[in-house]
Amino acid sequence: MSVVGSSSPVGRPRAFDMDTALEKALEVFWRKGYDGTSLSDLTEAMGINKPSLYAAFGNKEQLFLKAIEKYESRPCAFFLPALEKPTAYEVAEHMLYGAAMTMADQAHPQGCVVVQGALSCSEAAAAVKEALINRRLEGQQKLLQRFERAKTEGDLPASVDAETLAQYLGTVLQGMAIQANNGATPEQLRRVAEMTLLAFPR
Amino acid sequence: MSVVGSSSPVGRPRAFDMDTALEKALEVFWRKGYDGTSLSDLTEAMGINKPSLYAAFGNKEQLFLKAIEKYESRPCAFFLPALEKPTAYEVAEHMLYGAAMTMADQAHPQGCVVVQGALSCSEAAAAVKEALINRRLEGQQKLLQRFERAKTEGDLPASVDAETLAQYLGTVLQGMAIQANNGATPEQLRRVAEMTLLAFPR
DNA sequence: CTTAATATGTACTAAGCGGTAAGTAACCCT
DNA sequence: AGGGTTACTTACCGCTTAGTACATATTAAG
Repeated sequence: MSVVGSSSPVGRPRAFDMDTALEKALEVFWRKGYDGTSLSDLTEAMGINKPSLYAAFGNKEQLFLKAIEKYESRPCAFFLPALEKPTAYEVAEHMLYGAAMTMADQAHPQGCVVVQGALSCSEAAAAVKEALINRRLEGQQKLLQRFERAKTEGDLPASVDAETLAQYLGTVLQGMAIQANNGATPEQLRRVAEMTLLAFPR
Repeated sequence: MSVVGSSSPVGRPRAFDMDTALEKALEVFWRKGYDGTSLSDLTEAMGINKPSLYAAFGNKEQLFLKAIEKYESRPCAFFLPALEKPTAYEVAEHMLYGAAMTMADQAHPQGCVVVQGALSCSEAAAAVKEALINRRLEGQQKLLQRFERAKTEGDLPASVDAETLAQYLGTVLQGMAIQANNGATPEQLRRVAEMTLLAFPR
């Protein structure tokens, strides 16, 4: 058996960079949603032809899912680090301020592709919709687990309902995505974040 | 000049009820979004053929806008009455609890069609998207005016930033729409509403 | 220099899209 | 009964959609 070296694969080398092409695809999906994005939109933005897209990424659905992974590792990179802050309050603080900065950033489409990529959609997008719902629920689940840990560690009162707290935070974060689509500025979202923290038990 | 009587219009009478057909259209748009809804989806749900649809409602875009008006007068009917509660706190309270009840109601699609009807969408839906953004901003504007009135009436401290308060409330309401799409129950949303009110100045 | 393997551009497919033309059916008024 | 008006059904339009067949181009290995 031979070891596949990533340095010199056989055959004609790919003429485009998969990673930057994926970033371009992400930006289109983010702005137009799954249903609103056509293959022509994608190939134009990625600078490749359809057969190259299909050979490299499978099909439209698989390309979308790969774009979502890229989104979570890059534009939405504030989420996981925030979970590791020392107290529950600081977790919420960093997450809200990170969202306020990111979602209204003019350097890319506004809002959050996990929220708006396939919210209401055709039956053709049903699988994608499910995948996004699961991502949102997973994020909230991570918050819940973090808050339960905080209760055992004592920086969150034992009387607090961690599930409601996680859901409240998830609600505000997702609402901020809509606000960003409405044209809210980072400063406006930051003030919303401040007010949100007023309801946070300490 | 003759007065047009609504009792006996000339010509063959319409074989379907425009109002119930519009409700059916609303339900489809609500569930699938503007881009995700096809004319076949609409005609099937409304029980009419395409020429009837076009004769009665104009085209897909105009039908959508009429469906939104119906939405605001019926399923989303909690909004305007809530504004007339005697104090700012009660306004927020009724609005949040109304949203919690409505958005997760299993009797119709979950969430809010004004939020999810055309959030990320194709260029063909750009006008619809703009219209929905304006509806959301108008709702928030009404909240803002109500809170400013509350400051003059004394049931809201003069130190409060009414704009941020209105935006905070709008954020939570729109976030609840996403939560409903995630499968949240009315009870869960009600608990989120309770926690939201903890940040509300009294 | 050939062979195997992969990527490329061009051109195509079947199906679905939003929207409409044309003929017929049903109603009111004279 | 006939004319005017409106709504109905059927069949169609041009265009776009997601996805692919095929021939050609580019590489590494033998």
